[in-house]
Amino acid sequence: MTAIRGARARARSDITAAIKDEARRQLAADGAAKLSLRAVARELGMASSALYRYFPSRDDLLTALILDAYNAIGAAAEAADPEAVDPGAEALVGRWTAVCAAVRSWALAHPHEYALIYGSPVPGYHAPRDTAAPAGRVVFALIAVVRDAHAAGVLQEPAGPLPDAVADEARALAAELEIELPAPVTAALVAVWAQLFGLISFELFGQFHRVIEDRDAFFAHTVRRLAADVGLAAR
Amino acid sequence: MTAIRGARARARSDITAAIKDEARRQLAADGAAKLSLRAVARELGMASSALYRYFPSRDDLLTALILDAYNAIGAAAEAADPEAVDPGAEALVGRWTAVCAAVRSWALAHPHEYALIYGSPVPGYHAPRDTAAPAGRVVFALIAVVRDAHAAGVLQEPAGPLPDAVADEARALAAELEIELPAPVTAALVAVWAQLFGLISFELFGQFHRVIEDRDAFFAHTVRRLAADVGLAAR
DNA sequence: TGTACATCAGTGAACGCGCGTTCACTGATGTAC
DNA sequence: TGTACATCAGTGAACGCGCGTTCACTGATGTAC
Repeated sequence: MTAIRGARARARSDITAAIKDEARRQLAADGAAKLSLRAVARELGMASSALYRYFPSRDDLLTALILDAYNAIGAAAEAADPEAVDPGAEALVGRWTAVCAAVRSWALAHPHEYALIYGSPVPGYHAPRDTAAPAGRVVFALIAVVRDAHAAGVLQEPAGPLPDAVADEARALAAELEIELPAPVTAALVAVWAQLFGLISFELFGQFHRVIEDRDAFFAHTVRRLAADVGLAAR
Repeated sequence: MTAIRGARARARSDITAAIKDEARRQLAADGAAKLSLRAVARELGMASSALYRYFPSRDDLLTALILDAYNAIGAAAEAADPEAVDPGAEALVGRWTAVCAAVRSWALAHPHEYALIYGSPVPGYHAPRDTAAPAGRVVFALIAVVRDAHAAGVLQEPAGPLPDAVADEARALAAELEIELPAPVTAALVAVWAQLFGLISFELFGQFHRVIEDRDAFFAHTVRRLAADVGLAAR
């Protein structure tokens, strides 16, 4: 019984996966705006109406792809972090740069999926609520490194003034995420998080064309400076 | 004669402008992917085929909008910089933050035009070659501040190691742009440039939703730190 | 200044296309007794 | 174990839509003599 039931369920999830795979393939070819249920069905050799057994609408298929993309880039970031490593300052910088490099590598390997989640919002599409957790995986991987540094006492709190408004925000955010970090560090983390994706987006979206050629070296160097910004190493 | 000829030419440029205005309006409403020549013509009360007297194809209209957007955000950046101001370090930081704030303001006021130039590339559309100059106006406004600081001798060269590959890139870039700045500064400038747009894109594309509430304060503070990264002020 | 001609803006119909979604249906797979 | 019934995947035709682009055309605006 459960075996038979399982067979049907398995077939269902197989086909769901096949649909998403084909959709991803078309995403990579033409971008999100051109993703079409009919084209996916055509390629899969089924009637376009059959897809409605699996996704109630095109938007739901897009949502599934978005969630998958967040989870994939998040998993890549997490997998790059060895975590349990000696807590020396240099080792922590190594973890940091490894996570950043993994995020960039995933982005370069999946440009359209990256654009789907970090590029301009898809017109007419509105993301559902439950994106937060998968979307947070990358930044949590970054936070983990900084938190470990703080726990090990090797974190160099960023100097310089911190306006009250920003300090308040930082404290509220740290409380909400249940992380214990000094406010200047939290503020710097958020900034650096956005800046990391700024670097990746510029590279991916063509702004570095004819500006930076050796992008690996530039990225590696800049990410080291971001580590310093967040207190992982002295300047 | 020239007056009459001028009349026709003026009518032509008036209508060209009206087409672009309406296209911008639709861009703001639905995003670039949904921009449609037919809809623009409809709203303007003319036959859709009439637009082909002004733009040979939809792509050419998009190209015009892209160039306009680059020029508009560039002009906003330039206008925000008082330039001739006393060359004290604090005044230079003021110029820097003013330029950054102007860029952000323009982006917040024109989100879809911003997405057009700094978001994911429009599928199926390929930008022409001659985008470089308008696209460079913002970064040149940033460069101008740093260059003045350097000329005034108040620039604090970023410390820390600079890998050879990055230093070479920085020197080549500075030569190409005909700016005289130390390699570490040039490298930092490029990074900070990308990071600035990372901040703006995250804010605009919704990544700061439920993360940062007082975005004015956060931006102002972070931009001050970027100024420091580039050597405009001590840390 | 007046006239013949060329240029140009704008029209409206048409071509050919692909899209998302609905609906009544068929037949196979699973379920309850 | 066998049978009657319910569930579900998948079909194919259809609806209604909007799109970019072309083309032969009409009239008005400008130009040359």
